[in-house]
Amino acid sequence: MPKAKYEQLYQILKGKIESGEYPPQELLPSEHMLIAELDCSRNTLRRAVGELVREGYVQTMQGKGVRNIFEPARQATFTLGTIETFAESAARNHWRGTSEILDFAEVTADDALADTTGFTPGTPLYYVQRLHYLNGQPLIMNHSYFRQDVARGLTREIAEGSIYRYLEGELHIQIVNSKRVVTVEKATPLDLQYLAMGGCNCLAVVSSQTYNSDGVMFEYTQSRHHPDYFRFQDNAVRRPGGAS
Amino acid sequence: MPKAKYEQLYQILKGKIESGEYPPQELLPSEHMLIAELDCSRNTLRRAVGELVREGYVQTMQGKGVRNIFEPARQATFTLGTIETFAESAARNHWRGTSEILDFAEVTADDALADTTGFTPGTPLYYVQRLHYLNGQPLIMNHSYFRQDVARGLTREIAEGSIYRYLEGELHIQIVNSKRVVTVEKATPLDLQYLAMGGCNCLAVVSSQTYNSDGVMFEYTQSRHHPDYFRFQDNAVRRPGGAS
DNA sequence: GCCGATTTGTCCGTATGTATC
DNA sequence: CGATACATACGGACAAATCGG
Repeated sequence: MPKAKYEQLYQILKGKIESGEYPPQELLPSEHMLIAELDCSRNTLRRAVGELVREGYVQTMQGKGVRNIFEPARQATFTLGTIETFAESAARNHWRGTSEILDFAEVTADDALADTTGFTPGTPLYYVQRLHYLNGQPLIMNHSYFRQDVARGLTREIAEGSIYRYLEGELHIQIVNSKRVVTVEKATPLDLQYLAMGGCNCLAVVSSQTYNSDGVMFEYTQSRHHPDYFRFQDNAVRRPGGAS
Repeated sequence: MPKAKYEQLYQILKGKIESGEYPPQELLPSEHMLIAELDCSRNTLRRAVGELVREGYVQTMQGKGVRNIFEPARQATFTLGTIETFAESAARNHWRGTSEILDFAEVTADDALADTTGFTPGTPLYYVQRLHYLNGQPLIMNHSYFRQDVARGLTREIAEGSIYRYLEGELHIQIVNSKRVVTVEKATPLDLQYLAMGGCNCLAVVSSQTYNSDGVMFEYTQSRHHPDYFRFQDNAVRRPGGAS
C-alpha cells in the first residue's frame, strides 16, 4: 500500500531534520533545489513543508528560505494534532506500557452523562474503565464510553487486548478526527485509590470525543493523568503554511 | 490591506458554519458548487476547507462529501494552533481582563535558567512578572523572559501596556511561531500568595518559546493558570499513514 | 455485480505577486 | 536595479471512494 507522495516527502525531510543532516538554525535547500533532488512538483513539496511548519520543525520566510528550528532535546511525550493510542505513545517513547481493566459494563446515557460526554440521552453505551501503567507505575486512569451500535460486539476480553485494533481491524471503523480538551481537576477518591498521587490533589484530564468516517461521535474518553507524567506539546503558527 | 483569498474563503465558510447556515451533521455543498458560488479555483477552496478540517469544523470523506461537525456548545477558551495574546483571549470570551506588573528586571541567563528556558547561558534578558485578572480575580501568573537584543528598549512602563504591541508595532518584530508545552505542577509559595487557589495545590503551566521571523527564539514565557479556569482545546486528525 | 455519475484526493505545470538580498 | 526565494492562485489530469440504477 504505497503512501501519498507528499507524505513520503514529509517523512524524508523530517528524517533528515531529526538526524541532523540539515544543521539546526540553518536554512534548508531552496524549494527549487529540493524539487530537483526529490523529483516532485512545487505544490507537492510545499505540502510536505507545510506539514513540517505546523509541527514546529521548520519556519518558512518569504524571500529568505526555510529555517530548521527543530530541537532534539525538547521532544514531545504526547503530541497534539495526531491521534495516537496509549500503546503507540508508550512505544514511541520507549516505555513499557501495560493496562488493566477495572470495569466493563453496558450503560445507557442519562442526562448527566450525556451532558459531559456529548452523547444524546438514551444512547446505549459500553463503559470501559482502564488503568494504564508506565514502567510498572499506575499513572493514567481512563474512563471510556463507546456507542454500542458502532463498537458492536465489544467485550471485556477484547478490551483486555487492544480496543482500537478491534475497531479498526475487525469492525473496519475508520477513526478520522478527535476533539480534545485539556483541563486540570481535583483528584477523586477513585484517583487517589489507584494512582500514586504523592502530595498532589489535582491531575491533568484529557477529554476526547472521537468521530468515525460517517461523522458520528462514537467514543468519549476521559484520561486522568498523574501530573508528574503529563506533558502535552503543541506548535502554534501565525498563519502561513501549506500548499495547493 | 486585503487578505489572501483562501483566508477570506475560510472566514466565509467558518461564519456560515458557526451561524448555523450549514446544518450540523449534514454535508456542505460539494466542491463544485462552492467553487461556482465563491468564484475561485479548486485548490484555493480546498485550502480553506483543509483549515476547517484541522480546526475540527468539518470532516471530509472521499466520494461522499464534507460534513459539518461543529458543535457550538463546546467552545474553546484557549485555542490551539494559533497565537493569541492574553488580551485577545479575554476579549474573545467577553471577559474583563486586566494585568499587573509584579516585577521587571534585567537578568542574564545562568545554566539553570538556560536549561528551563532554552536560551543559551549568558544571554542578556528582560524579566517580566505579570499577574492577570479575569473579572477581577487573579487567575494567571506569568513569568516572561525576552532577549534584550531583540526586544531592545523594553521598559516597565511599556510592559504596563501591551508588550506585543510594542514588539510588533514599534520594533516591527514579526512573531511567526510558538512551541508550547502544557504540564501540571505543584503550586509554589508565590502562586499561593497571589492566586486564589482554593483547595488545589497544583496548577496548569503553559511554557512557550516564541520565535521571530529571523528564526531566533526571543521569548520564553511560563503561564501558571488557576486550574478551575484553564481549558486547552485541540483537534487531532488521523494522518494517512497513521501516527508517526 | 456492474457501470456511470458524483465527489473528494493527489499531482502536475504555469503565471504572478511579494519579500529579501 | 536584478536575481533569488517563498506565497498565492489558476487550470487540468487522473485516481479512489461512494452511491444509485
